[in-house]
Amino acid sequence: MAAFKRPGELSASAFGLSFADRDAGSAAPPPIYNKNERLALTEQLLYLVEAHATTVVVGETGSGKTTQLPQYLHEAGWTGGGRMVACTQPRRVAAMTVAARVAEEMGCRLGQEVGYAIRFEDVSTPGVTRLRFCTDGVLLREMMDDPLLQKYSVVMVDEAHERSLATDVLLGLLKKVQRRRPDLRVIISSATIEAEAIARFFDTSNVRRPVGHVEALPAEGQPPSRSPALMSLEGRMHSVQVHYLETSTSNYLQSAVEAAIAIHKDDQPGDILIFLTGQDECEAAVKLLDEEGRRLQRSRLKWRLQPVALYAGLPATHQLAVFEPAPRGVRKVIAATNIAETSVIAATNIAETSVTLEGIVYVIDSCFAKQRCYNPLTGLESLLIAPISKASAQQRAGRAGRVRPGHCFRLCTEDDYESKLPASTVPEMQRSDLASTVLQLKSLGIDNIMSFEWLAPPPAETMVRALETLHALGALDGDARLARPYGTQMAELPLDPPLARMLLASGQMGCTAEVLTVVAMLRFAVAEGDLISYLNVWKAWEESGRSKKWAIANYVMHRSLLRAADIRNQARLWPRVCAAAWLQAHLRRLGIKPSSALDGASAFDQEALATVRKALAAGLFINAAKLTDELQVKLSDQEDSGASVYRLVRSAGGEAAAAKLRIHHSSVLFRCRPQWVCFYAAEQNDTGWYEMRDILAIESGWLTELAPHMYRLAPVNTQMRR
DNA sequence: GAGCACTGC
Repeated sequence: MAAFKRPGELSASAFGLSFADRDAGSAAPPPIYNKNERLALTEQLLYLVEAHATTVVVGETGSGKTTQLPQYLHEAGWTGGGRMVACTQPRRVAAMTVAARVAEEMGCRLGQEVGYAIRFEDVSTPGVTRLRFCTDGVLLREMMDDPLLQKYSVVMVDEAHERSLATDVLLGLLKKVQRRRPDLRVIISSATIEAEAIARFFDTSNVRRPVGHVEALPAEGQPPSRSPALMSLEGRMHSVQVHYLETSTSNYLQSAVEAAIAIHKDDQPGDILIFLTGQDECEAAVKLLDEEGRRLQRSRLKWRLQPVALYAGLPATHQLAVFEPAPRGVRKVIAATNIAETSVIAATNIAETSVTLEGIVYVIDSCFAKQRCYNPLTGLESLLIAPISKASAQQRAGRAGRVRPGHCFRLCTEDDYESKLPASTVPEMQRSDLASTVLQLKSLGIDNIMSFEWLAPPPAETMVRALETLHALGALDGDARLARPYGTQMAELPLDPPLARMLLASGQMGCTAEVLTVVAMLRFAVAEGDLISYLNVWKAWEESGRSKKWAIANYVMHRSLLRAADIRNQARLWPRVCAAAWLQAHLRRLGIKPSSALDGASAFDQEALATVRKALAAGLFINAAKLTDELQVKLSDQEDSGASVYRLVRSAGGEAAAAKLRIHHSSVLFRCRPQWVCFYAAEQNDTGWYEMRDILAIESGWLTELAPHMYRLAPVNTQMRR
């Protein structure tokens, strides 16, 4: 393969690497769709928004689209007449930080003309706020009260190319809303790769026009064109030279470490970012680099190597440390998971600001990532290491070009890159459990789920499974319509349907306090330790005069509050406490009174405990499993043997029955081997076993009692079947 | 003995 070099740029061999060089494919400029070249960019955008119901904006990193576009719209009068401009983000921190920056640029106080809304928090003032930044999930929730989004004149969906579940649902709904509200303008910002597909999706004009066609302005009082406009904004990115392996590697971790060392030896300053798939790999890479670095130092290399790991599970303080610039004479090597792929990395646990990785000049890409897969036949999820998409690889490469021209080393051959990596990542919509999404759509009055227009239709099996799950939980009736009261109540609760169902059951069984705690633990235990949420609880407690009564009523531990008064860095312990108080408010709104089964009872009161367990089982009965006589066969010396085998109860045959389940090692029930269990989550690991997590031991009779529509006693033996 | 790509309401 011919090496291609630009003057002044180094080839891979300059780093002592046997990589094939190739000119920066990732830095190739996107196609320009702007037609009216005589108009300034601002005017051009405003023209398109005026003339088209939908405008797709291809904005490169650094184009300022997120912060600038809403301000242009504000200045142009789109926030007049009491209406607002919404700008949605896939992540909470992004919504907060972008709002803060725009408020600063506009010289107003956050929460006044410019505000934001995320879970737990609404920093906006009705009647005053004109630009509202929020997560796409928040806007979806808002649609339950305001299905046509009457409060907004424009909705801008940012980072649509990430194709998160919430973004895809929102785009489908926005298309629907546009039919009823021709005046609504939708702006979608996306990377090049997804832009045309999104534009085609929103095209409801019956005339086939080339993508990017520019319409004339509508006459006064007339609706805009229904064929979308497409426009690109150029960013400030440096070129990135891409290198491929000449022969493929069987150990990308080792290859990554070798590549990093080779770059380091070359002595060109600039930090290195390595993309790996998980925590283990990141830690292993750091260890190897550390050893290698010490060896190099002994050989008197003047640059010191400073390897650090970066993944979401890392304590907040460690995460923040990664962002500190390396001292002079030190080269940082960051071994990171996918967390480093998105443009902005958040350190929410510490501060409400986002941080970007600065100083990266070299990217080493394993070209793999862990991907969630959902199997609708078993209803179980698995996490598999899979090759990333080309779109994803380009995004990763782009991280090398922020400060100056950079290099990206892909740990695969160019042939493999071209032939084995898919063009784009399968949208989350097509590899997730959709029970929650279907419930949300049903509560928005979309009864015919199967004919909903999706940007990427999910597998039919997944839809059927979602309907079955919701029916089993009592959220849908026999005609798949929202059932009262469970369906409407479950839709109100911002939780997975099984968790919502157990909360509702706890109201009837008199143990909301205990179930609230369990749900908060399951859902928020490892979630972000958001300082602001913490402050909300703190403020409410202060306002109550630091009342112990308030703390008890809100399921906040009074002693923790007192301790927190002294110890600020305990904030990480807070989310679950916060979540319980927040869920309690939701229950109150549904008219469910607080109750407790264990209050006053001894901690070992079996009867009281059984009440709580039954309430939990009311949400989990779909995932019931029975102990079998089999013991896991010892397949190899390394493999753990002797683990008990469980089978799903819900299906007598087929794939679900074939699923081999075992209790996860971490479970306290691992050695107990209860006959009957329910579980909240099971994940397939690389040995093919599904490991049950968050397990509850149940009595067999509970299944027929709680879910007679799903389980009945088999006449011959005790085996349950649907 | 031992675990979790990344988000979100």
